[in-house]
Amino acid sequence: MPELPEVETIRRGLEDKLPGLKVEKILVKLPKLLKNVNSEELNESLRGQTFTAVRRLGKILILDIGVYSVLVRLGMTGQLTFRSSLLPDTNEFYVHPVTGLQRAQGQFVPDKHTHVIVDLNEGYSLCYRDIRQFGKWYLYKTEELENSPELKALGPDPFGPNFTEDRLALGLKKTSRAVKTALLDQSIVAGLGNIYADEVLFASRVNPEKPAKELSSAEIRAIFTAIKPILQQSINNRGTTFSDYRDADGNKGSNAEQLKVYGRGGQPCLVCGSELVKKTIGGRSCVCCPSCQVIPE
DNA sequence: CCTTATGCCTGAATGC
DNA sequence: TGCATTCAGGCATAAG
Repeated sequence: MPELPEVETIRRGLEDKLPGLKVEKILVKLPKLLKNVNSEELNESLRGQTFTAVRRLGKILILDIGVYSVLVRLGMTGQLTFRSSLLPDTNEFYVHPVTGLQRAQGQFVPDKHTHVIVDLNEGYSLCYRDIRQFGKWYLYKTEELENSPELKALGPDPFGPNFTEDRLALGLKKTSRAVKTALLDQSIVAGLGNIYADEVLFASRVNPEKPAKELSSAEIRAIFTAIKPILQQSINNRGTTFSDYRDADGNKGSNAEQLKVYGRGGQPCLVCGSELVKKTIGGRSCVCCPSCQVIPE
C-alpha cells in the first residue's frame, strides 16, 4: 500500500520525466475515480497543457499541469507509471535505441485494471492502474489548491517545516484513541499508513494500544524521533513492496526486508526474541512486540 | 464534538 | 476440484 515513502518514490520517478511534456488526451475508463470533475472537463482543462512539476504532501501526489493541479490519491493499490508507446509490450529489460528510455523487467502493461491513460506528446503516456479501485483523482486550479478540502485536512508532512515535536504532541494529546490509530490519522501527521505506523511504534518502544493523550513526553519524543529515519530508510530503498506497489517505472521497492514488525506476526522479535503479536486496533491490524513495547520510564 | 463502524473493491488464501 | 468465506486497508461517510 502506497504510504509516504512509496508516493515519494513515485514522485521522484515522475519528476525526472514529466516536466516539459504536454497532455494530448486523457482516457478515463473508470469515471467514479474522478471526484470533483468529469472526463470531459478534465480533457478540456488539460489538453495542450504542459507538466511543470510533481509534488507530494503526505500520501497525496500533486501533478502541476499548466494552471491546473491534479491531486492523485493512490488508495490501496494505485499505480502510476510512465511509459512509452514506442516500446514493445514485453517483460524483457529494454533500452529504446532512440530515446534511451529504460524499461525494466516487469514494467506495467495496460490491462483491465488500467483506469486512466494520459497520452502525452513524444509518444509517452502516464498510466493509472488500481486493482481495488480505492484511488481518487481531483482537479483544481493550482492557485486554489491550498483551499482544497483534501489538502486542508492534512496535518504536517514529516519532511515539511511544520512537523515539530510540539506539533506532534499537540495532535496526540487531544485524542483518547490508541496511539496506533492516531498515527494513521492524516490530520495529525500526513503520510503514515499501517506499515510505517507499526514500524515507528516498534522503534520507539511504545505500546500501540496506549491512548494517545496518555503518552509521556518521553514517548512522544521517541515517536517523533523515529518517524523521519524510518521513512527516509524506506525512501532510500525505493519503498516497500508487499504485492501491488510499483514505482513510476513499474519496479518493486526493496524495503520489505528491512521491516521489523509489519508482516512478521508470530515471528520472533529481532530485539528480544519474543513472539511478535498480531492484533486488531481501531479496526486495523497491528503487529507489535509484547515485551519491547511496554510503557517505558 | 468525539469515536467507532461500515462500505467501497479485487485477488490471494483458507475452509469444507 | 470448486465454491463460499475471510482478509488486506485508505478514507469518506454513517451511526452511535
